[in-house]
Amino acid sequence: MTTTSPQGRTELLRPDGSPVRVLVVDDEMSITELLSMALRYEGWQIRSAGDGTGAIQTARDFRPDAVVLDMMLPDMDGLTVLGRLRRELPDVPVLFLTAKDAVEDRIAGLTAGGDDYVTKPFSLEEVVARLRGLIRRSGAADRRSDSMLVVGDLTLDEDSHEVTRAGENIHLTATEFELLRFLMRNPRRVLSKAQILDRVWSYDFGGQANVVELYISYLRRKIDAGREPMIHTRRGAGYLIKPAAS
Amino acid sequence: MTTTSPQGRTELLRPDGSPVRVLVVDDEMSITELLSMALRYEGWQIRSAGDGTGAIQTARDFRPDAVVLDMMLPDMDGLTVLGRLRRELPDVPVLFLTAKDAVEDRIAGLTAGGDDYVTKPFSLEEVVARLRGLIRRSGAADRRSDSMLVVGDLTLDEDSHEVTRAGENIHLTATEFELLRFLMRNPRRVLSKAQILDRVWSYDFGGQANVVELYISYLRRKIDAGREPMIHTRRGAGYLIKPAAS
DNA sequence: CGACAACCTGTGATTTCCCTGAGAAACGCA
DNA sequence: TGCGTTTCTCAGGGAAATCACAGGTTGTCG
Repeated sequence: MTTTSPQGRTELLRPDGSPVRVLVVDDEMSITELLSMALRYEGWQIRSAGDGTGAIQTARDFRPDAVVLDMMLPDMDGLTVLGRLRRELPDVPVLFLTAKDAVEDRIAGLTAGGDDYVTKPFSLEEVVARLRGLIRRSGAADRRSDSMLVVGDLTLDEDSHEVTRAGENIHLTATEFELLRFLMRNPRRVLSKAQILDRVWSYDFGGQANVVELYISYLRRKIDAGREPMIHTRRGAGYLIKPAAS
Repeated sequence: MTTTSPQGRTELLRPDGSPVRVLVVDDEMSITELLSMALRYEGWQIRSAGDGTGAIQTARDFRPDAVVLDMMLPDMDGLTVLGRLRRELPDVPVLFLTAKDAVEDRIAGLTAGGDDYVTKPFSLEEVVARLRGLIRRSGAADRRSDSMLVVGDLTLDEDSHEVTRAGENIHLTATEFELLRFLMRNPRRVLSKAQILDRVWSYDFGGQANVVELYISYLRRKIDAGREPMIHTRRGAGYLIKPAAS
């Protein structure tokens, strides 16, 4: 089921209306904290664990709908954790966290079963989007929730990554896509550059804040080009997206 | 829940009807005093602390609904305080205070969990508005409270920063917006130029007092232009806003 | 009714914020 | 490895916002 909160954000819920439960497993506290905060903000219920043993224990009584699992844990191998998790929760989808340079082929095999993975350092938009996808597809949440975001005549498909304006197909790069998704998931709301940076760029990004301006400019070129603009600047506050006709 | 006080101001309340509780943490006494005064005026219950240790202790038994936290504390790093706070109060939203020049300087990730920040020197109107936003979105206050201020045919949306009069969209600059918000949050009440200056301009503003007159004049041009005026001067006392038809 | 105080507002200087072109570096794929 | 694509830095230009100043207007009170 999806409901729309008073703030206009769409929340994933389980069939019985209770919040989705997610278990986060990582040995770096800063990562579990970051993820917990962000996922709680999605309206989900979060528990975290710092090693494999803790993960299995927590999984046993928390019965999460999804697990975020770092492949590098201090006490046991990622695959071992996965195996034991599967014994407890046969159908729960898992989102793997892996180092950028990790052996990709092993992961590729793992994701065959419907799981997914992101590489560190990740952006929160990416993690949240993939988790939403996993949960949606696993059937833990109501199937009717779909993957289309629509604002005015602008559409974005989270599954196929297809974006159209007025029926016309638009090609976006990965970063442009994530930025637009974030804007479209918060229509008519002013988002500050800091919020955008925190959400769309990876947590270790140390660069200039004006990348946001730059990518807003790219998006405008592709989405608003020659049309009634949908992306608006609120000087001194941030940016927002809204349907052209208003 | 929102109720309207005898003075006509709208207050945020917790679901059980008790006042919202806010913890203020800053090592400069003048700042905690300033904030405490202003936030108490909102009808909230305030406690303050001057360092990280005190903050954790106070948080433990005060159980605030929101925290205002200076990132520069004498005894420990802002992030450390944050981590310990989170252990005590996992879901409490935090409003960070940061120095203007320390900007960008690792505020990263902080707004991702729904938290927010303001830079010093701030205006009280800004702090109050952001705190209200955080509390509203955190669910500590009743979800029915929304982000719209309405006085007569004039509306102001705190999320989208949109202002309309008689359905017509009006563009305001950041300062104009904050001034109007302050007026609209105190309808039918005379606000002195000193009050307005203290509230809408940052606490270190050293300029001429007639900026208030100037910005009132700007607002009138945009809001009252050719219409029944809503902004009124009480000579020798201040200004007030009220619905046109009265 | 005159004088003073309070208030209003036009003008323009300064500052702040935002946009975008150009090119360097990193990445991805054949 | 080499080439096209993507990401990001840097810096200049330009527009918008803020504010000081000063002269004009309105209201108040003796």
